Amino acid sequence: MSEDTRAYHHGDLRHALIAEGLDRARTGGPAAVTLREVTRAAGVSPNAAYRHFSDRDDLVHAVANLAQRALAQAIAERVAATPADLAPTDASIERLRRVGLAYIDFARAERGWFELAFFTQDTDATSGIVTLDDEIVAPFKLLMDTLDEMVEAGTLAPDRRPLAEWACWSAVHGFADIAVHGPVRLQPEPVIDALAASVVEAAITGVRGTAEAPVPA
Amino acid sequence: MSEDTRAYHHGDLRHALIAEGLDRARTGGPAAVTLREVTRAAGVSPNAAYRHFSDRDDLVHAVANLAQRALAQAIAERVAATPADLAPTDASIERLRRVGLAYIDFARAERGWFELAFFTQDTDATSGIVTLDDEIVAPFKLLMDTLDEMVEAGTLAPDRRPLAEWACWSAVHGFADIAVHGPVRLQPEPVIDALAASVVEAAITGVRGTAEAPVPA
DNA sequence: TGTACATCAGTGAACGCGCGTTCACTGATGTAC
DNA sequence: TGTACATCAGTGAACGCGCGTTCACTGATGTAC
Repeated sequence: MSEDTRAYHHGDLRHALIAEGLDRARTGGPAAVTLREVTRAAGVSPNAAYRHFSDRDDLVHAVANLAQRALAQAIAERVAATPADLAPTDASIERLRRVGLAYIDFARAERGWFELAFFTQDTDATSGIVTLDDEIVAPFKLLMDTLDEMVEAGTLAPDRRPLAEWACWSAVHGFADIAVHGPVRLQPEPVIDALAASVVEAAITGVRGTAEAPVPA
Repeated sequence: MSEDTRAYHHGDLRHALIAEGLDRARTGGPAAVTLREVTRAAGVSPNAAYRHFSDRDDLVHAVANLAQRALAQAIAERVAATPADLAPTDASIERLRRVGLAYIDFARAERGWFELAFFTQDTDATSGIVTLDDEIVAPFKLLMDTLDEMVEAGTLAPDRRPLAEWACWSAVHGFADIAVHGPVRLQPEPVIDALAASVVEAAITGVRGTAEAPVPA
């Protein structure tokens, strides 16, 4: 990955640097994405990066963008794998469950990318007050869609739909953070699995307003 | 705070350094607690710190400890202010609500301390596998007690009690993180208040298993 | 009550580190005629 | 088809920064006799 010796004109240094950044971030998180590390890994002088990024922050954002897409993909794949033989009501809830578990498992498996994906949103304050829609991000969109589908399937009352995304995201993000940086990180994997399942179940109950299984129409 | 000129023998440099660290952390979080900054603020040479702390990490932990206590106190105060005229059932739920809102509001009001308080738990992996009880921390204990009291008051079914703390902490911690570092931080304060209330309500419903108000005994 | 001396709590200078960024530059590329 | 030249994409050296930490030191303190 680091010894493409097409000499001088590299060909596609921009993407090479992003790829190296992704590689560093994977284990080291946002802090590991430094201009010097990344250019060194690409076999190029440090300032070469300035041909392709305005500064370090610009590079970090580009890398974070990919981390966010990786998260979105992990969620999408898990949702897509929902068994096809479920009743529509059950399926709509199962999809929400999968969104949550995929988010948590991504954080656990790809801690550095998870940090980076969340971190990005931190420095987006471009133009004063923004509506949330301005920074809607792929993983969040998947959550929104899943909740909307629950309303259609009749497993989430329309009057409970507003703000449900925040309750879901909070629960799942909070657990991810606790599992990655908090005390839970010291627990054995199966214990963490069990806690994650429990947290997700509580979140689902919380937004639906009941722990009862849905009655099929 | 920084010009105690009791010359040379400072008197209580250890606590002075911790106090300065707390001051720096308040706005800058863990990263702002540097030996050089803190000693500079105390009017002392950088290496003087090594008389009282084994290294930087040692100092950071000492400071983080106080941040954690500040969080615990904020929660305790808010819980203590629960109106006395509530029915015991309502009061037990109201207390849980207050634990959650206090946690979130502390994070919003004291962002740096919040980061530090959570951060500490990160580097406590002293002796291999530890039981959770080993690192039980004041704010978490308050949550546990509150949930136990709900069981006693009959507002939380005993079979729903196990693991309830994780669902609560996750929801509230996740929202705090989103409100402090995530997209929600860009919203006006009253909007954040409303979202926080909604998230806490969902968390309570989630652990109780129902959105119904309790029936008094 | 006075003094010798061990201990304690600081000083001041320096170390090496890795970082982002800027400077003046040069070698490679591609385009116009 | 060949050549002049502008442009592009790199190089190499250096800058200043703040950090944690170590070294050999010295001034203040308190205790034993």
